Amino acid sequence: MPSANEDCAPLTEYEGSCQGQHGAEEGRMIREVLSRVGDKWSLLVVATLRGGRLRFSELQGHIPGISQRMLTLTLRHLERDGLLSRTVHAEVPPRVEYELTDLGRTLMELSIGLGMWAVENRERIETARAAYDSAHSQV
Amino acid sequence: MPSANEDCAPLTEYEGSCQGQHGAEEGRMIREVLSRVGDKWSLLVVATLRGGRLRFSELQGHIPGISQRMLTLTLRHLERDGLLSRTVHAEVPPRVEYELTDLGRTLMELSIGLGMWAVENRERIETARAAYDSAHSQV
DNA sequence: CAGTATCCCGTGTGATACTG
DNA sequence: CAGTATCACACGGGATACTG
Repeated sequence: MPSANEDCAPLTEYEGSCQGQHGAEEGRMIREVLSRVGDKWSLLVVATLRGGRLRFSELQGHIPGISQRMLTLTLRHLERDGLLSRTVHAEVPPRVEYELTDLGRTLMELSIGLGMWAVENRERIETARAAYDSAHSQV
Repeated sequence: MPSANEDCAPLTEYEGSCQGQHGAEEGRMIREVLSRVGDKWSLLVVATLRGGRLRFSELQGHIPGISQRMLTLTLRHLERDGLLSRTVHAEVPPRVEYELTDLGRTLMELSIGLGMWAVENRERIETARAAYDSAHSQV
């Protein structure tokens, strides 16, 4: 059956093939989720928090290359979407801890899955990339 | 086993907790994969191809909002990484078909998972967002 | 039909400096 | 320690026009 898309799983079917109504909406929603989570740091933060709560500086230490600004922004976005909780301890010096919510943990599972996929298939991708490049760099 | 970072899964552990060596490299790799796949359209294209091969115009029809330019670029990138194959049929008018490779199918599974997550948790996210906004929009 | 080629703009990101 | 504030810039991505 090399023809296509007849099973109508209610996910990324874009108008036409099946009921043909909600498709576009779901596509937009998926893009929204990817915008939230598909940025440069979100999944990394979520994955880093999989072991439990961490404070700001610990997160920064565990994610090499992230700037203070981007860590702050990423954490705020994830908090806004209910993916992690932010706890400020009334101390001096201040201590702030971040922890995944239940919702965040479900996403974390997926991000771990993506990460494992990346680890497992890095070589295949690099090989394919090299093959493609050499095939297309014809003089 | 939702305790802390002691299991040392070889994924997003960034130097320190475990062996403490390869962490940064893997973090970079995950970011690379996310850059490849976490852009605005890649996962959507991959998910759209889950039912079998489709031609250029069919893809464009199934993914509302994507421009010709972005579809082309996305397809080229995915092809370069060995996630899909491109077949040009020597006909007039030209017909070009795209199909997931085995590697692409493994990623497709994950993207479907992300999509389902998005569908299932849209409301929770919107609720959390509204709550956060009202709590932070101090009068 | 299936692309390329340009132009252009928004915004995501980094660097740096400052604060409660 | 855990942030804000500001500037500056690259780049992703949309619109449009053209082509084999």
